[in-house]
Amino acid sequence: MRRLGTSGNWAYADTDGQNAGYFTMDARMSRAVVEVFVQLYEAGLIYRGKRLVNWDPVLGTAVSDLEVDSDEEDGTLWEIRYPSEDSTGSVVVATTRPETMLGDTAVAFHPADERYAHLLGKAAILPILGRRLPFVADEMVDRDFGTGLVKITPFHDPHDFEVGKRHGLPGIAVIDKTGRMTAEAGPDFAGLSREEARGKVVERLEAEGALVKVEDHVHNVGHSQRSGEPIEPLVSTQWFCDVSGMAKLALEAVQDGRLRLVPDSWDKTWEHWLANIRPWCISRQIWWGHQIPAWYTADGRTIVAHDEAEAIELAGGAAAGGLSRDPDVLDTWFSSALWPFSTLGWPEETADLATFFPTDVLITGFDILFFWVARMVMTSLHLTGEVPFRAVHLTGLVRDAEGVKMSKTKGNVLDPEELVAEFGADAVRFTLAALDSPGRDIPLNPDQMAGYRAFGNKIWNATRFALSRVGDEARISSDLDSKALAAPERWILSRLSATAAEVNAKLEIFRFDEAANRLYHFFWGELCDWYIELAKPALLGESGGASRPRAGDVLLTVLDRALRLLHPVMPFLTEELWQRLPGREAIHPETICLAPYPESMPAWDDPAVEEQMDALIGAATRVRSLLAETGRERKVGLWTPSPALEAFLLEQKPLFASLCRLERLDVSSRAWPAQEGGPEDLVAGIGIKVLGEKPAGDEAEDRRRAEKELEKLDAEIERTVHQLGDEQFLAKAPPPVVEKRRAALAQMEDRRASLHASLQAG
RNA sequence: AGGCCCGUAGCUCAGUUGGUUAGAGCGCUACGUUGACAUCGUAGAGGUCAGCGGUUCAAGUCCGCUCGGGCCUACCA
Repeated sequence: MRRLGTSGNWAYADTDGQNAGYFTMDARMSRAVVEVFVQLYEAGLIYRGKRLVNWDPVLGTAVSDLEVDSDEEDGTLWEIRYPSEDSTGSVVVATTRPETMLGDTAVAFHPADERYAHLLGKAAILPILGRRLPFVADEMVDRDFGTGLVKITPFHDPHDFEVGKRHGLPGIAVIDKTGRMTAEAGPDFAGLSREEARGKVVERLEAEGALVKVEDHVHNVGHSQRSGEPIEPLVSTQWFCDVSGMAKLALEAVQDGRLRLVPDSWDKTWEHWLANIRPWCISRQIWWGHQIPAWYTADGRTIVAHDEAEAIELAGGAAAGGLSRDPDVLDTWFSSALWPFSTLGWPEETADLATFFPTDVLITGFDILFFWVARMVMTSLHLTGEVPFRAVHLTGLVRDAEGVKMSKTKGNVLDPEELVAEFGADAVRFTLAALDSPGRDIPLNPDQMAGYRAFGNKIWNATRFALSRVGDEARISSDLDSKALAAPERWILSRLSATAAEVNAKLEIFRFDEAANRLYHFFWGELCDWYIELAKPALLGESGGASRPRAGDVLLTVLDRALRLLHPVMPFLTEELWQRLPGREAIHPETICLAPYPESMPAWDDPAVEEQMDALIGAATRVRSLLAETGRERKVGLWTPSPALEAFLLEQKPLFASLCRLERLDVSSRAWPAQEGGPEDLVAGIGIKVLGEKPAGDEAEDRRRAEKELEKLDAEIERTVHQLGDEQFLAKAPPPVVEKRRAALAQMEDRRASLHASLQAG
């Protein structure tokens, strides 16, 4: 993160004097964990109980619902016949896990299912083991699935566990914590693995003629996120946290706007998850982690305390004898959930907590929205009454150039350090910012990064050029009077102001991509491509530069602000260059990091000059294009009926000529007579005519080009004429829109006329 | 099963509250440059905005459906 230029308060992270930052097992963090545990326990929100949990037989621990990934698998559905107790008939039940039938204790049907109402009070007999299975009626059963009868295995299925509780059914554990069959499964099966038992049960059923049907069945199987093993639902004594109340608080915080999710398309997902949340299993049977602060007395009492001394005291002093501590540890996310305030010293009322809590924004990937973000929000609201941050900016996942998730096995992992080494931290940062558009993942493409590295070069070279040419007197100026400057200077200052306004607005709404792109286009497309070119005559003392006061000051001033605007995205390059700008000391004596972030400058906004300069830039672009297409001598005439525009063009004539490298440029208000063919094109009110001779030989190419353009033009004119003849359009569209169309039509017709003329002439 | 997102140029993506010849970067072609540019500049080719229907004077943009892709949550034994 340091190499990427993250502006963290690293010194703050060194408070333990070991340059280690915070570690979740530090005394300080552990203290918060214990405190929260004790508080929630005393409030009755943390409790210990025997429940059906997600058990990972490989790791030998319980895991939470979030740590179970369900994957679709091709499985088998077995239909099994269970005879009635009174041998008057039989019922057929279905299962995807035959081995669990050894733990069946009932058969259920829907209470409103008339097909089976008569079975109530009766029982079926479990094949193989001969156990008596009473029939129970429960709404959990889907009448339309299979036969409408469900075998109930309370200790190996979450739904069956609930049914069992409702009907007072016993549970029988036939699978143990290592995933092997228990003695309860019977001597034929005890000790077998789940898979072995499944095969043997099916074999036995077949032999007994109890197997009715075997069919392929696609279903979802829960796998442990950590080990990849199928999760075994097992009954086990664990610690749970009732988060329903906190979840409600977290839900409300988003609903009433105290917490903003960005983009807000996550709101519904947030609501859905929190509204349906279930108790969180927080104990783990692993040795790494925060040990649960609970002790057990010899006589079976449970004591929850901050430490052993307190536990002994609570247990009644030394008389209590040997206390044994619960060996379990907490889910790693339990301590992570406390992060926003535990790092700041909570439960003490520290100065840090007062200063930094709540924070402004959390930036993270959506993949840990529930694991981490939701839990931080829940614990903060419950324990401090405040949201931990006011906004959560959820980014996409960084993927490879093809959009494939990076993974070691696929070998498509891009190492940030290697990227930094190849492209520079600034280019890496810029790429990440530019690609971070809401609701999308981030495909990291080295080619694109190379493009942004080139942008860095561009910034470097532009600044270097400026420093070498502005002259010794030039300084960054905070009080430039735009009105006293020439048009190009007024234009770039106006554009700078608009850019600053836009970038600030985009940052405000977390659109880092749009902010970055806007800056890219300002710097390269407006500052480098146009302003620096426009400023060259003035800076180099060439013709056209005489009436250009303070051009050097303007260039430095624009660079200063452009670098400051870019600094959050490209910190290294901008700092390096900014340090060299004459006059930057007045903005900040030490570093660009601490210089104010530029905002719009209303005094520099100049729509009139922007309009004139847009016309000039548009005309210059078209002139270049016409010259490039036809290869004619670089002699051009410009014409405009507007006296103001004519005056402006006359003023900028040397500049225009240099921009297009013209040998000759005529500017007049004289329209070309029809017999001269009229202007070749009309751009922003400026008629353009190339006066140079055509080289011989490529008339055919000219004609082809003109015909192609004419074709497109005719279609567009027809469409526009039709539209302007539409009464509905004229009546309902806003007048400015209609006006714009009329103007566009007039221009297109002019263009068509000149194309016709040149075709005839040619 | 419910929900969310995406489908725009060869590739990766923008496209504000609907306003009319749809943009960028990279790639490609031509020309020019090496006196800011680890090249850069100028110009150019390239798109029936997944499809169908609807609302509207006007739809890439709003609504519905279909197809294709991704994800989240839950889960039928």
